[in-house]
Amino acid sequence: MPGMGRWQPDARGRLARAALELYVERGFDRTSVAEIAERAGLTERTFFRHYADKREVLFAGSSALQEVLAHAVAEAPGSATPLDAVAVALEGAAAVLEERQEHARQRQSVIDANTELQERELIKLASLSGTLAEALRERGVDEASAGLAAEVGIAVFKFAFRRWVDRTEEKELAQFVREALAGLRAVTADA
Amino acid sequence: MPGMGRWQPDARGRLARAALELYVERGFDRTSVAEIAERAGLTERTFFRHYADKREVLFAGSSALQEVLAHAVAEAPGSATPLDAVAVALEGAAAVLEERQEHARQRQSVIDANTELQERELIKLASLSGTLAEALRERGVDEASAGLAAEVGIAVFKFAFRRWVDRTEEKELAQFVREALAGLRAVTADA
DNA sequence: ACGTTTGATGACAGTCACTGACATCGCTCG
DNA sequence: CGAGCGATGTCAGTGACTGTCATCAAACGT
Repeated sequence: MPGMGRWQPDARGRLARAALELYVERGFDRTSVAEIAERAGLTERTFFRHYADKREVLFAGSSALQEVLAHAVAEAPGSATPLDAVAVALEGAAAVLEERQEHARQRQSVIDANTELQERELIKLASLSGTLAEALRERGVDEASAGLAAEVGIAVFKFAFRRWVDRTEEKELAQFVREALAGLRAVTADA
Repeated sequence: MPGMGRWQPDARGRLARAALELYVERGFDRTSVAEIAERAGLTERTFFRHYADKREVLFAGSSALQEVLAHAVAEAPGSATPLDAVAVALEGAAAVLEERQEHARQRQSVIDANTELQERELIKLASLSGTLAEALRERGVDEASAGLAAEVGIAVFKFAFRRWVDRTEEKELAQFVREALAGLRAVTADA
């Protein structure tokens, strides 16, 4: 198992916590990797052995969302339309974030304050879209519908997540997701 | 007017052309800013006076798309639904890219080969989404519908643009946009 | 028990993106 | 013709990231 060596355990987790703390305290661009490593009791070089770059330390958890989305789409009832399956998956992802809402909101405030981090977030979301599309294809959904449903699903999730983070209304993220999906159907239907 | 000084004219344009050439020839990350500047007959420092960073030189044209989208939404017929207005705007943007399809495809091949460039592209697209949403709000569209229609519109455009670049079928970009919008309505309608 | 191997880390030098400060040069305006 | 100005050059510096080799404690085989 990782982190069971002779050193302090969980070097990776210590780095992630130190990084988030410093990004909150002093801002992303006023924090150097050397400072993160120092707070974690490690060296700069070791930071880069655990995380590809200074931004990635905030996005390591996205692989967990990948799995949630993929499994949810795969296990959606066979009668579900592509968008139904996506909806189920998005609610699953919402539940994951809801469990760690404090961490999620703190992390998001750091991202919202820095353009480079926003870029990284967008490519992670695009990756999630790719995961959704792939899972839909494995259900037998045609290429075009899979790609569109995935892209649009992620667009809906971005929208819902923003409202949840903003805390204008106190609702669960999953509720915002349902409302955004209803809004989508309204926007695409009226003509 | 810019570029009318004592030096070779259009330093900015020379930098942009030199950069695209080198990115095509040797790849983005094997090209240094010093090399770009040298090919343009300038210094590295001057490159950074014209472009904020090494990636931005590929995305300077996106402000033109901003304007096209904003104007198209503003001038769409009053009877148009939010998604109709977005559709008109996307076809306008498609026309702009169609005029420079060779440049657009070459540029896209560079972007497709590099993750950092994909990140920058995504945030530019998100910015376009913001522009669309703002323009819709100025038409009196409510906040939620504006945000959703804009997000979904950009998602549709990404999808259409990809198919156009892939050249699997030889159609105009605007045609792919129309088909993607039809696909969107199908995906959101069937239940 | 002891030598070997292994995996995570440290140490260190190097490249390159990007920035701030100041010098230069010719064009323009008065 | 001299002063100001705008675009560029020069140079030094910071910090992200990488390659390479050394180190050390734990696990492993004999």
